[in-house]
Amino acid sequence: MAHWLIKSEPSDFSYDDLVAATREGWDGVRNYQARIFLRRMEVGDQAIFYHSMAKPPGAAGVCEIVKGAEPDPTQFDPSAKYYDPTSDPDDPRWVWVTVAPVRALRFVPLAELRSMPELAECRLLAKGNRLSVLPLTDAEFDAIVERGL
DNA sequence: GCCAACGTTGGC
DNA sequence: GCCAACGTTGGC
Repeated sequence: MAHWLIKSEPSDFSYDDLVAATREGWDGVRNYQARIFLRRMEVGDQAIFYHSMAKPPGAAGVCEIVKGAEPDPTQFDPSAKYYDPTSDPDDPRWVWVTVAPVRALRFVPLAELRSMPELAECRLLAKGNRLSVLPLTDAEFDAIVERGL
């Protein structure tokens, strides 16, 4: 089972919103590197739900992939924020996965994540990192979850 | 609001 | 294919 970290702006969609929704399509990813990771996700994989652009940013919960990659319908919706008129319906460019909540964490702020030696190599903390979907090693994932118990 | 870093676009 | 310009991300 692989592990991941996915970012969301809580003002747009928070971990609590996911709990309320029960499950949700992870829409709006419009980055080729992130797309690679979405396609690799398998049912049963777990991910840290990270709040970006928040005060403070940090890890909010654990979620699980309950459905693998399939075309993200919002790319074809002109009223959607992430509408992509250049995506061909016969060959959709962007995918989403469906996630469900597993458990909330005691919120682990970014400053605390930075202090954890287990995360020294984590891409999340690399300078200039902007990826909204990224893989975690099992050790990195476990360390974040333990921090938030 | 600012700025650094990165990705994308488009002229050549 | 190069690279400058521009847009976006995301922390502070």
